[in-house]
Amino acid sequence: MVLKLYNTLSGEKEVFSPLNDSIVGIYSCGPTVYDVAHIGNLRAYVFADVLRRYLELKGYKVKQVMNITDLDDKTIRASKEQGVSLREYTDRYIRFFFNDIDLLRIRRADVYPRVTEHIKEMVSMVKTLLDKGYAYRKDGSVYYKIQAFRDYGNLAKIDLSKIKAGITVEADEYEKEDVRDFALWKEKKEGEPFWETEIGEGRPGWHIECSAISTKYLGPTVDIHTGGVDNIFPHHQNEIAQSEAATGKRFVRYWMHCEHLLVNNKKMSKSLGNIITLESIVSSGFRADALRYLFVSSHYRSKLNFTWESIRHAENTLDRLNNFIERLPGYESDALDSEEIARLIRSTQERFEIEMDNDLNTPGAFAAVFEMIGRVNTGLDEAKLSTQDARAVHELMMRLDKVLDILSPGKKEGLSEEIEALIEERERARRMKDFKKADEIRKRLEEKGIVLEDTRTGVRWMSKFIK
RNA sequence: GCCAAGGUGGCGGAGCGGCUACGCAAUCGCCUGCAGAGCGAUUCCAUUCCGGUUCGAAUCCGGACCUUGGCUCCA
Repeated sequence: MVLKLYNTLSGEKEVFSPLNDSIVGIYSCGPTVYDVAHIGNLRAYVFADVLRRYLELKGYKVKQVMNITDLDDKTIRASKEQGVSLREYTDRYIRFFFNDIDLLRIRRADVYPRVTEHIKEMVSMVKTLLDKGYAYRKDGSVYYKIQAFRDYGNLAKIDLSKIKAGITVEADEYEKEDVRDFALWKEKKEGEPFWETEIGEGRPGWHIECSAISTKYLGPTVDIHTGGVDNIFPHHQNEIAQSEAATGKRFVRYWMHCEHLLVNNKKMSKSLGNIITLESIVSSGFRADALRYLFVSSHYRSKLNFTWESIRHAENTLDRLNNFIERLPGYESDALDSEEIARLIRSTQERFEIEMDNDLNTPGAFAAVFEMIGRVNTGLDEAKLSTQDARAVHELMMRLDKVLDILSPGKKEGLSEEIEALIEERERARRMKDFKKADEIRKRLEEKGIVLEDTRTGVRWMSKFIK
């Protein structure tokens, strides 16, 4: 089966084949650590995570790099306002960032290079651009001359002649030859951090960081570059201009962009005051995995409208999924292995892959999973599955969850003897039809955080905190 | 204004020329000592509108209307 991915550059789904058979390079635009991430930022990271996990399921080895922007106007301004060093300030938000992605079960990238630790690489690229005539100096700053790069605008599909100076582009405090040119290097300013380098004293512009870091860790050509749609212009467009001018090679083979997350049908923005963070969701009593489920269950190229109702629904669905996998391991039956179940497992797995191969169509993949769940549940209710069938279904769910990572199977170990004894006692009481006593024990267990469920094949328990 | 994506049932959200997507919610029923979970049924022709192509269109073509976003160092 062939994986097809939508490439922003061509505007089409393309068959994915990596540059190098043994390893796929992914560069993901990471956070600017001037504030906590909002859930729109996080959506883009979950998307990159699912992409990476799916490539791994397909048997690829992946090397993923995510930059951390710890040097820009906003981090500088904010750290100054708080009277702490830039390092101290950004360290704090980097910790928040890792906390968020851990809660969302986003697997760690292989490296998280910080901008402040890669000034040398950026300077070297700026120098190359100067030498090759793609950049010019103006006072102490260096600008990229976009007229010199023939394909400028190809990614964003922007026609430069339509951008009029002074109307759509704000006049900058820096002097440029052409208002559309962008800064590669900014001259040292009073009170701002700066580096002494061979191209002068100052700090790098925003766009050069990704070009330089990507090249350093993944070489001149990377297979996949991910980010949010807002990065398309100008950021990614500028990256292409910088990298391709500097190396003379194609920079990115597949550009993948995650769509916006809307809140009540509006883009999140500080001015609208509708910023939602993971912290606010968790403190409202929702589980972080519900947000992951919400993201994963919608397609990354569709706008996703976040509402509090949608997160509640996501949590309900997640409960259903968890209930399903919970009932499988303890299931036992004398029934013979069913050929029908074996077929169902094969077709579900196949359909999952067909959907995912189609530009990561996660909603379609979920449909396949839910259809299987419905049928297996019926079989379990009627005890038509063999013990082995149930194990096999469980195995499949776990395998698919390596990509989705939304399930929370309850911990099977860790039941104290006291609790086991209580469960046992209640079972005895039930058999004796002493329901008053049984209910009493059930209530006591619930106070201890253990929820019981009586099923056809015996009692089942789960932790209240997981549920 | 220019560019891009999109308009599908109560809500979310697939489908890329023919077959009930799927999920959530609601109602009823089955099961159950109870609860929970699960199962089944139902929620009238769900596909923005108008033309066209076709034996057949949510799906292709043309047009209209609407939404969201980009064109400002926002994922």
